[in-house]
Amino acid sequence: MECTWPESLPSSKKKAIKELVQGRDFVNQLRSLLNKSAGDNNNNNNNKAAPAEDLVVKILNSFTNSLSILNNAESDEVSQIQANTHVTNWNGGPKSSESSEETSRNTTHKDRRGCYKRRKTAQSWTKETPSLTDDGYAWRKYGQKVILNAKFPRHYYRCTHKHDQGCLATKHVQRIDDDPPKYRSTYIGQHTCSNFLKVPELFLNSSPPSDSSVLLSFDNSTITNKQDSPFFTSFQSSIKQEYKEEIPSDQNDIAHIQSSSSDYLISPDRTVAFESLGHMPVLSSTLDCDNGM
DNA sequence: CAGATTTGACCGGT
DNA sequence: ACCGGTCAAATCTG
Repeated sequence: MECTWPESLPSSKKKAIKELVQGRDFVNQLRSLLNKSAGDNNNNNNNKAAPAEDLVVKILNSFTNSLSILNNAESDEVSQIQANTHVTNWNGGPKSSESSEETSRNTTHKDRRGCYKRRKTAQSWTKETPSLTDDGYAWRKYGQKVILNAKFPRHYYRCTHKHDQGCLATKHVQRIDDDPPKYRSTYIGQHTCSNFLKVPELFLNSSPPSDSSVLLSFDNSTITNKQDSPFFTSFQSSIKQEYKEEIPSDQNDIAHIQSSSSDYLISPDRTVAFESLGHMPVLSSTLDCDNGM
């Protein structure tokens, strides 16, 4: 599938990047500021909270601005999102589509025709990790499919809050390599849910991850999260995710690789997904028994 | 018993 | 027609 980041927005893209670069600078300032305050930690740290918070606000604004720019550039996708808000309740019979009510089909299954829309223009980005990492969202598996020319089946997940909050984010995860375990997660759409069970201590604990084996790519252009994208460098310097989810059983090698991996989720529609990086191990068991199916 | 997962069938794009 | 994505009934699990 090629859900792609819109290619035809050179100017707005530049603006977005500019904003994001700015955000990175703010993060750097924040880091040095926090480091500084960490040095003399004996005293009360109430005073430092103010400038730090201010910077955080700036960062959020920068990201918000750039993200809205990106969103405007792809009105197509926005309308798609809005339209999709009630895709799921085909029960009531949205079933707008043309013509053929021919009921004759078969009654073994309820008439599902038109019951879902295939998302075509949603943003997507992929991430490759040596392990199954928790991205902080609550995912619910809704399908699994054997993919042509793929060694392992692909697993499909949607946001748990699809129904209660209309969150349209989905992702699929595919194991692409076995010996050095490698998983490719493709995120499609944006979280519109407020699934923030826990505010992570990311902001204050911002040492850059030592081992960034995560690969992020937006549609075709692959970005390592080290320096290629100012956007992710910003995240990298401000977010550190520490997973402690237990890996099911046999895959011990995964379990110890895991602690050093990090991943960053953005939710372009909202402000930033800083606050969403919580716990909630979601992907855990299903992928490890691929061959058993 | 409610929520999550499994799984076969259906649907839409190519 | 094929293939990937999604649905929803059946099943599992805590």
